[in-house]
Amino acid sequence: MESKLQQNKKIEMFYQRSKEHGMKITPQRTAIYEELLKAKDHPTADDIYKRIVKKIPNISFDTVNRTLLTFSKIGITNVVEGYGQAKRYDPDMDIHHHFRCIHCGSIIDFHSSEFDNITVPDEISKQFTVISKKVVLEGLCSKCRKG
Amino acid sequence: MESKLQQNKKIEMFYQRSKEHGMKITPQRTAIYEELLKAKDHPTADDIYKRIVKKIPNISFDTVNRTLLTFSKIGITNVVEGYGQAKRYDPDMDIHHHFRCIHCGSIIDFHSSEFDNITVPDEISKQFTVISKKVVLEGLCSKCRKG
DNA sequence: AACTATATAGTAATTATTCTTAATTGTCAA
DNA sequence: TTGACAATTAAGAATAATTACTATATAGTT
Ligand SMILES: [Mn+2]
Ligand SMILES: [Mn+2]
Ligand SMILES: [Zn+2]
Ligand SMILES: [Zn+2]
Repeated sequence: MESKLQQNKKIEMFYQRSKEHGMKITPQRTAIYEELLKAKDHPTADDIYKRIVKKIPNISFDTVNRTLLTFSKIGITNVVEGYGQAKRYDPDMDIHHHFRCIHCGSIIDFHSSEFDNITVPDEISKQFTVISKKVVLEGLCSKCRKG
Repeated sequence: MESKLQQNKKIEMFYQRSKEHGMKITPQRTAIYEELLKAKDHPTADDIYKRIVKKIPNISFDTVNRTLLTFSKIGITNVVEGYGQAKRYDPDMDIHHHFRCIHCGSIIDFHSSEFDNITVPDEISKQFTVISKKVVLEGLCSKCRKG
């Protein structure tokens, strides 16, 4: 459970980041941010839209979608696995790991026996059936960190 | 570089899996599989389609797309992070990890100091700027493993 | 209160995926 | 080797997801 204090701290952070990036604080943005903070289910833009339209009936989906993208861009929220682009296939079925460039989207294989051998926490293996485990690193590839 | 021997072994595996699942070996499927094996770039269905249409000019995108989905389903290939569904947002910016159910798509948070402290291989940190690192476990959630 | 850059709603366009249908083809048993 | 037949295909239509456009409205400043 999250305390009211921590919640307020996050709202503060949201105001701060917005100012830093010259973004205006609008009722829509505030509502979207608050709705997002409440979510524990890694919602889609459409999920957030459906929740928020009950309070702000004439808000547009585009505003929600654009705002969430903006939040991700300025580091207020993250996009989790599931990036909303086309599916990408990997013919290499051997255990390996990925580095993903957040700028150009390229996915680069690498191998690491340390990563291969991580042990799944009991908390997870008791509740769920784990079929695969992998480490995903994200950042900028060599090409993109120049630009 | 991959040896011709390993390549053939994979083709054998492909025939085997296809038979096991009562799937017919068609020229289209074989071509798609061979094209996929060549790819080192985690291609999209459209990428594969564009490469293959040069050899089989009247193949349809749907066949390529459907075939790749089938391959994933029977464990001939994998879909990598970025599953081609809607983007999903995560307001929790603290370091944590995810379990993702391959059946219902739910993403469940978990914490692990072991996972937080994995060290990025030099090979990667020298070439790239790593911004985030996380472990992604996949499998069946408690609800889905019943069904 | 007026100004102005940014944001918004509403809509259109684009991209990605899946479905429908009729024709074709791979597999297997005779 | 030859049908029978179920699986697969191409083509186009439909749906889902995302992004773009534009005229109007507003937050933040002066
Ligand atoms: Mn890979
Ligand atoms: Mn999370
Ligand atoms: Zn890059
Ligand atoms: Zn599930």
